[in-house]
Amino acid sequence: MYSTLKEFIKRKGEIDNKSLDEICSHFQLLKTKRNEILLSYNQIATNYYFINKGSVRLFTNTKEGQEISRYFAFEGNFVTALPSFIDQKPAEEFIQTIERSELLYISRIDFYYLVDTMPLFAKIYTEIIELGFIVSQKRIYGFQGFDALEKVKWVIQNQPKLLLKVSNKMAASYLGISPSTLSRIKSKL
Amino acid sequence: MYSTLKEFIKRKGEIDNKSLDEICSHFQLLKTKRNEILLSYNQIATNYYFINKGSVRLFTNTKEGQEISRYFAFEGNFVTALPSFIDQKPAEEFIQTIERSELLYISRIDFYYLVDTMPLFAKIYTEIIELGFIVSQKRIYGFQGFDALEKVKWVIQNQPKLLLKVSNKMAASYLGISPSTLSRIKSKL
DNA sequence: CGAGGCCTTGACCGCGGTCAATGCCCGTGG
DNA sequence: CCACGGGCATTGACCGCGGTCAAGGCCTCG
Repeated sequence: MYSTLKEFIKRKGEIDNKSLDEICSHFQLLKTKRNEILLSYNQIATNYYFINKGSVRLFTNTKEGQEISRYFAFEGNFVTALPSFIDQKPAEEFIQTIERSELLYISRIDFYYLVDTMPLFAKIYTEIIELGFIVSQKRIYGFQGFDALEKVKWVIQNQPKLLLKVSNKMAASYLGISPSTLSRIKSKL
Repeated sequence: MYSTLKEFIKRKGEIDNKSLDEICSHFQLLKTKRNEILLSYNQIATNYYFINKGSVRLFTNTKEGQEISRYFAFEGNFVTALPSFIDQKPAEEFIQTIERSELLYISRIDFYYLVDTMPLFAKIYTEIIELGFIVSQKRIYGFQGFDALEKVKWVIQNQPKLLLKVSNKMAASYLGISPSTLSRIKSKL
C-alpha cells in the first residue's frame, strides 16, 4: 500500500526504515470512483494527496459555466490546492479524480507536524514546492507566444501521458484551445 | 542600505537584531545601469538578487530572435533564474535590469549556508518559493482561456506597477500579445 | 434500447497578428 | 546646444488562425 510513496521518499535522500514507517503512518488510504470531487470551490483544503493509482485534476469554472482544467497529476505525485492549503483560505478551484483512483492522504495538521519535526520531510516539502514552481514556469514559458500546434507538440514532449489519459475536452481547456482545434491538430500528426 | 531587506525579513517572523545583521552581512551591493545583463542564457546562476531599488526582468529569445519577457521583479523582491540556481545547470533565460537599479546579491554558497544554519532563513526560502509558485499559478490561471482585453485587465488588477514601469513592447511579450494589440487596447481604457 | 455526452468535421467569421507608414522620445556626437 | 539617428509607440489595411455553431456518428451507462 505504501510502496509507491516509499519509493518517492527514498528518492529524496537517505532515510531509515523507522522514519519511513513513521511518515507513512500519517497517510490514509482513499479509494475513489471516476469523477469524484475531493475538494470544491470555496472549501478549505485540509488534505495533501499522494496518488497511488489513477489521476486527479484541478479545475475551475468560467462565468459562462464551462470547466477549465488547470493541472493534471498522475501516479506517484502529490497534489492539493496549494494556496488554500497553505493559507487556509477558500480554494479557487476544484480537485477531482478523473478515473477510479487510489489515493493516500495526509491531514494538514499531520503534514506540518512532520515538516516541523523531521528535517528530511521539510526538505521533501521544499522540493515538492520547488518542483511545482519550476513546472509552472516551464508551462508558462512553453505556452507563451506559441500557437495551437506548437502548444500541442510541447505537451506531447513534456507531458506525454497527458494526451493519452485525459479526455479531448479537458486537454483542450488545459491548453487554452477549443476541442475542435485540438481534434483537428491531432488528426494531422 | 539594508533597510528594505530587513523589512522584508521581519515581515516573515520574529528575529533578533544579531541574526538580522548576520543575514545582511552576506549580501553585497551592486549598482547597475539600465539594460544591464546580470545573467546570460546558458550561464549558471550563482547569485540570488534582492531588489533595493529599480526593476529586473527575466527574458528569453525565440528562434526568430525576438525577446519574450517572462517575469518582472520590482523593489523589495527576490529574483534569480531558479531552475539554474537550484540544480546548477545552464539557465534558459537572461536576467536583466530594465532601469538603473540597486541590487543586493548573495552567493549561492552563502545562501545555502544560511538556509542550513538558520531555521528562520530556511523558512524564508520556503516562503519565497511558495509565493513564487502561487504567483506562477495565478498567472497561468489568469491568462488561461482569456482574450487580449481580459489579460490586460488582469495585469492591471494583479500587477498594477507592471504597465506603468515596463515598456509597451516588453509588457506585450509578457502577455503573449503583439505590441500593436496592447497599444490599441490601452487607448480604449 | 434509448438518451446524453463527447469526438469529429465542415462552414463561417471575427480577433488579433503582420506589415508598413508616421511621429515621438532620447541618447550621442559635433 | 542643436542636429541627427535609432528604437519604440501608434495606427491603418489586410488576412489567416482558430473560435463558434451545428450536424452526424460513436460510446457509455442507466
